[in-house]
Formats: sequence, C-alpha cells, structure tokens
Amino acid sequence: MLRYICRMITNELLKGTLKTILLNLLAEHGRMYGYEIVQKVREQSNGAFQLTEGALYPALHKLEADGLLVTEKEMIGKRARKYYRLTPAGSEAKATKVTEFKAFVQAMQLLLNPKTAAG
Amino acid sequence: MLRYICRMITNELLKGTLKTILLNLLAEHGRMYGYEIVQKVREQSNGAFQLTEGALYPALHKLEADGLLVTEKEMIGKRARKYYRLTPAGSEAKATKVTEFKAFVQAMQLLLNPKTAAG
DNA sequence: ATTAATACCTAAATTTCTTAGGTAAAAAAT
DNA sequence: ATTTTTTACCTAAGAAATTTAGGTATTAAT
Repeated sequence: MLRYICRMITNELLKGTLKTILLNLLAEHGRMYGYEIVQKVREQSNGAFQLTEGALYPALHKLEADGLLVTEKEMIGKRARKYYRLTPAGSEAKATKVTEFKAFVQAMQLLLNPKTAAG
Repeated sequence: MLRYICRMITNELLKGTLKTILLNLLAEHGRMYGYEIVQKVREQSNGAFQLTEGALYPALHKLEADGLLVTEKEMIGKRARKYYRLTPAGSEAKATKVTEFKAFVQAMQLLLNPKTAAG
C-alpha cells in the first residue's frame, strides 16, 4: 500500500476548493474514477496538490448525494471501477464554483496588493 | 447587537486563508484591533469578505499563542481596546504565507485552465 | 428611552480534512 | 514462485477551522 510521505504545504489552502476542483475536472474530462482523479490532480497541478483518498472519496460521495454527480460501475477483469460523471445540476454548480473562485482570487488580490490591484 | 444577514458566497473559500489575510493586514497597517480588522477586510475586499467575530478572535488568539502577534491594551474612555501587532516571527510567517498563497493560485490556474495557464 | 454601533469574547455544533487504517486484484520485481 | 508495488475501492477516529448563536458592556444616535 502506497502512503504519501511528503505533503505539499499548499494543501492547507485546498480547503474549501476541493469540490471546485472535482467539478471542474469532471467537466473537462468527462467521466473519471477516483484513483484516476488523484493522479490527474497531481499531474495537472505539477505536483502541487496531493489529494488524499480520505479527502477525495467523502467529497465525491457528498457531491453524489447532492445530485451533482452520478456513478456507473464497470468491471475490469474482477476489479470494480466506479466512474463519476456530472449531472446537469453538476454542470451548473461547476460554473458557479469556478466563477466564485475567480471572485475569491480577485478579492484576495485586493487584500494582498491594495496598491496595484485597484478595481 | 449587529448580525450579518447576507453572507458572501466566497466566504466558503476563505477557509485556510484567514491567517494569511490577518498577517498581511497587520504587516500593511501596523497595529490594529479586532473590530477594526473586520471592517478593514470588508472595505479592502470591496465587501467580498465578511469576517465573523467568531472566526476572527480565535484566529487572532491562535496567532498570538504561536508567537506571531503581540497585544497591547488601551483604554478609550471606559472601553478596552486590544491592539495586535506582528512580531518578527509574524513578519516571516506573513511572507511565507503570501508566497504559499501565490503558489496555490498558480496551481489552481493550472487545474482550472490547463490550456492557457501552461508553466 | 431605545436602538445602533463600538468593542471584546466564548462555546456548541458543523464541516472538512488528516491520519490511519482495511480489502482485494493485477502487475512488477526479486 | 513469492513478495512487493500499484491499482482500486472504502471507512472511521481525531484534529482543525468555521459557523452559529449567543454574552457583556460602553458610547453615539434617534
């Protein structure tokens, strides 16, 4: 069993952003399964984000319970693989979340660089 | 007693960023007191961030306990006002946090706009 | 007088994440 | 051949941060 030894410092900031990342990733790539998501997030962030499964699966299940994702199981030989896909509500939620994130970054810019980031 | 009725949507994203904001604000403005911080954050973010006191004071006390802030009390008439100020360790922590936040935003850019945000 | 604003704070509950596991199949390494 | 690593799913206890919902008291405004 693989355990990650070095956690990225920036993981602390990932709080509150995980769902945005998941919804966006599924919007880009269509259906994906959990293990794939962990790897894609690491690749696509150049190793900056290191999702843990303990964070990922509860988040996916929450999104599913909220009607933003649906799942389909597939057998690869004897091994089950569970694909997640956006629902229409999930697509809307994705757009909202991404917009919110951009607003968040802009607001942070105002706070961190009040001189240069004037509105 | 004033209660905020409308919470900004982006407040959810504030999670994990509060200390960065506080350290940065104190670095900019020198000493500040709690009530002042709540207002400054709202002003300087154009109303995007609405700090609650329930989040603010525990965060300030934590930073103080960690040696990043020191306090001085002042009486305005009969009313106590508690000023917070960065220690040298707090200044260092501020620089680190801001750098981390920028790295976080860059990583998010890679995740949200994989085509246009190439390294 | 009463309400609103200034000014501090705490505590219970919730949410979110980390840490630390468990199960099992397939592939790679020894 | 067997041990290890990778693939693939998951849960649960604990920690950390925040929300919600208060409490106290002074000063300013209506």
